[in-house]
Amino acid sequence: MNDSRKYILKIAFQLFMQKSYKEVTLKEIVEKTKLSKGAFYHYFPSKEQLFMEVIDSYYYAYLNVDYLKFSQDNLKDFYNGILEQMQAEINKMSTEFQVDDKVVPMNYYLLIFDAINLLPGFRKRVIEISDREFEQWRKIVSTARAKGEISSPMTDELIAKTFIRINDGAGIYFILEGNVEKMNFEIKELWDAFYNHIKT
Amino acid sequence: MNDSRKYILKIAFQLFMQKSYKEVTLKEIVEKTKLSKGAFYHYFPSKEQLFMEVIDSYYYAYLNVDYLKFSQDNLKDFYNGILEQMQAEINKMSTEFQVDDKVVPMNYYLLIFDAINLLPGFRKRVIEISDREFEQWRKIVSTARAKGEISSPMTDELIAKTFIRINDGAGIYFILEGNVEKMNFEIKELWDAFYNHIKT
DNA sequence: TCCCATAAACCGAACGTTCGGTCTGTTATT
DNA sequence: AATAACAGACCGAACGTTCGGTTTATGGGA
Repeated sequence: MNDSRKYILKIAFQLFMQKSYKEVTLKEIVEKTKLSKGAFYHYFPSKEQLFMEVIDSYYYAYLNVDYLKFSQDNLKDFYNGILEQMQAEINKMSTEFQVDDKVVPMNYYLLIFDAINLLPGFRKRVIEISDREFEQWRKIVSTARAKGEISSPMTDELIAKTFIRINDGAGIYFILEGNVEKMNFEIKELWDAFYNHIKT
Repeated sequence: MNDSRKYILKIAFQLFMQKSYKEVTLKEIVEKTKLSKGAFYHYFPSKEQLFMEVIDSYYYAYLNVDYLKFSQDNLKDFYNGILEQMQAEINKMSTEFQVDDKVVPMNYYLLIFDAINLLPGFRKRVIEISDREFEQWRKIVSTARAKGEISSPMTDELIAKTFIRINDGAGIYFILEGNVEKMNFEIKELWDAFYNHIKT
């Protein structure tokens, strides 16, 4: 079946988050999947194609958040919704990506950097996703201000960016530290604190 | 002389910020430096040693900020000092690292990721540097509160972290976008805005 | 139930290429 | 003359990929 195919994708995803594209060898993929080179090339035409599919099935699937799922008229509910979803994804990955009691490093920036170098147009898509994220934040901030939930001399845009940059900043820090699980707790702390400053 | 040596280091630094360690080949280094393999191995015993020296002479030199240079009793002066230094470094790199009117990508996170994989103990040093950075922020925030410059329900620690995370978040965003030059402007905007909220 | 045809799943030796690194030789500098 | 600075032919290991072949699973005819 395509169990093997999916398994290759999963292992490859883990490896591409641990080391760069070039550092991940076919030998390693074959060993970790307990398959052979022949079996691998039965499912994928090339290592590069595998990488592209990893990006498609994992990066775009996990990080392409649908913001309409969250509250559209209350800022606090909105960001708590995001926090919940992030926590759910981290939990999912933590249980799924365990090898010998050790959670595999989840450095998705490594994945993104390689994708930018390998896939033409990828950077543009990342920027588009960021723009969409920003637009969603800006909208809910604007709504929250209109409804009297918040009041601040800051523009909507700056408030939105502050939330987003805190998120990304904590993200890259805990990736470097190697403790992605702690990430969400800090983001919540910082978001809550900032929210208290701008709430009416 | 060691002009060639320094030139190799410079070119290598640029390359290691553009692509991962494995993707940067000796062939490319030799071509870009207009030297030969013989010349390269006259100055460096190995590619790995070159990488280590790049880390030493660039990463530790540029990013290991001395916070005592900045104001120790006024928060706003403190962070404006940091902004000035960051701008100076960006300007320096922008003029120095130009090839055919194009500024070479300054993805220092790529450098850090490779260093973590290659150099044992590097992650710990990164964390130590982060901890020192945090401690400096915490101290100046504490002082600013004591002197009545700021007043906020937030703890010193959370205020310090907010400044830092905004910085890092903007950093990684503009690296992904490929516009490191715009970074500082946004950080200043966000820091100023946040500062206005906590200032007395 | 057994056999056989077909295809999917899988294997690993072998290939050409590229890698980091070595070695021998030449030129420039002091 | 001696040494530093460089050049480039050369090496073995490792890389991604190919390919001929084997095993396993499936289904229809007798």
